[in-house]
Formats: sequence, C-alpha cells, structure tokens
Amino acid sequence: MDKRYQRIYAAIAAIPAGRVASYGQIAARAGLPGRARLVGTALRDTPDGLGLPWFRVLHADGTIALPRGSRGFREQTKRLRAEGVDVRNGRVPMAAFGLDADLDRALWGLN
DNA sequence: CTACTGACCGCGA
DNA sequence: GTCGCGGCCAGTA
Repeated sequence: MDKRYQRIYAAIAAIPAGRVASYGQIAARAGLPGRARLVGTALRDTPDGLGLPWFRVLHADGTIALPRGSRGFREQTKRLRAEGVDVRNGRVPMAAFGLDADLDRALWGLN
C-alpha cells in the first residue's frame, strides 16, 4: 500500500461530520500540497469498505465533483444533506461548511 | 521510452 | 456565469 494514499485517507477520515473539504485542502493536510489530483485518484479507487467519508470531499468552489445526475452525485448529495450540509444545485457554501469555516468566521467576523 | 488522461486549482479574460 | 492556460503528477496504454 502506498504511504501517500494512507495519509490521504487519514486526512479524509478526519473531516468532522457536517463539514466538507476540498481536494486541495485534503492534499495539504496529507502533507502533499499542490497535489489535489492525487487525492482525486486516491478517492476514485477507494474501497468503500473502509467507511471513508468520501462524500465530504468537494471541488475548491464547493461543487460536487461527480457528474450531475450520476449515481454518485445523488448519493453524495443525499449523504451530505443527511448530515445537515446545505446542498443547493450541486454546490455547498464552503464559507459556512468548509473545514476552515471557523477560521473564516474568526477572520471575517462572520457568524 | 513517449503520449494522453484526469473525483484538481487558481488566475486572468 | 463561462472559457482557456499553466501547473501539478500518478495511472494507463
């Protein structure tokens, strides 16, 4: 098993419920800055038996990576909503649900 | 070995 | 909102 993949999986597993993260953020947290694509590759062939919260990973702009209307797309939308994440038109407001939402609130004074 | 692909990203037009 | 472009680099043929 590739050590990089393990770190990526670990980073994904660390996303708290009700929160989402971008591929780039995961890459950075896995010690692989700038390798967002690798996260995509790792996620693509992830055995779903690991109970990995793959659905909490989105594009940097908050859109769902899978093609609209696809099986995975619906599944992801469904699971996110089940956690209370606001999914509108295939997109999640990162400012409110992203990993750095807390930091953002602190910096921008939002709430 | 080269060539192409891609669950990506940020920037500029 | 939509391209296009360059950067990234592991997989695959």
